[in-house]
Amino acid sequence: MSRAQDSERALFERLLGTGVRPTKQRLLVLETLAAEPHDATAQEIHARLRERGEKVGLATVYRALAVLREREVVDELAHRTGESCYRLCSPGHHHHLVCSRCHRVEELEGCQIDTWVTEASKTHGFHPASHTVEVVGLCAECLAA
Amino acid sequence: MSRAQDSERALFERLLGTGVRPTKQRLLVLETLAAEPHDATAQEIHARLRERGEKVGLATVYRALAVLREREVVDELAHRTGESCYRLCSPGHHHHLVCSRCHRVEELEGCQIDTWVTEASKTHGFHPASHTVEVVGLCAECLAA
DNA sequence: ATAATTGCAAAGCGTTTGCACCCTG
DNA sequence: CAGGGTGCAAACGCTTTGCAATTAT
Repeated sequence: MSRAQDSERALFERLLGTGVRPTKQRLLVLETLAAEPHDATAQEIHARLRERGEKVGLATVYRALAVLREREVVDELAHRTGESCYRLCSPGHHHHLVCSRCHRVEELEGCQIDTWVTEASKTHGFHPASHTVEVVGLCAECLAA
Repeated sequence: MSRAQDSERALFERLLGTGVRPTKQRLLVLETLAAEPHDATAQEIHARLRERGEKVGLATVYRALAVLREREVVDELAHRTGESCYRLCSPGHHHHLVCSRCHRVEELEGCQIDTWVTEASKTHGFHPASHTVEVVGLCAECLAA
């Protein structure tokens, strides 16, 4: 097992409960996600692994992502219709800037709209459980290009 | 052609450009959407029409919604993964409260987070083009039940 | 008339699942 | 050795498309 995989393994063990095994395939998925500057779909992750010569089944990638999502190790974003994108996220409530050109995703630290959400909901008798914000635009790099 | 369809037809003609025909099927889709308190998927709209005895093909519903979306007559929401929801929306920038239990969607008038979005983006050299907010929770009715 | 639109069924696509084999603990 | 995990292929659910028949202008 490589050094990179060891570091992912540490992340894995820290975040997952018992009964879930840190298998080679899951570590590879986690490793790929960690190396990804943008977000990635299950199929993209699978393709990256095949390019690297790793033989991991597509279904396994999907199953790995499902486990990681359940344990909140990765975020599932829905900005491409019809397919889900995954991203290794920092813990805690936060939102994203998504570049419409290169699909780079950047995290915004902190959420300043909780009060607005709470107030606005109140006027509708609505009880907010969670909210998502997605800012779409151009990242610094794509803006320059 | 019924009276209800006549009123939808007015909406249709006001909103659509030339070369697009206000056919019976498209009017029916628009009419269904207008009568829908919640948002609806293409399949749900199709089912409603069949229940009413209207013989409209599923593909036609999809095609009608595609046209309506292009002309910005309806909004496409992505809160159910794997399928799209459609809703007749008021014009202008606004956000939604989505009930996780009954899928009712309520519009919030006005958007109070533009300044936050602009500020937060600036610190990342990001150029925001648009943003979406989706507040998920329980509506007043479901909260009481 | 003629160009857009419909309906049906088939094809596409991303995702999930059944099941036999494999591996981790 | 027992129970989770994997791979493959088949199954799925939503959406799109090809094409001949139909309809609006």
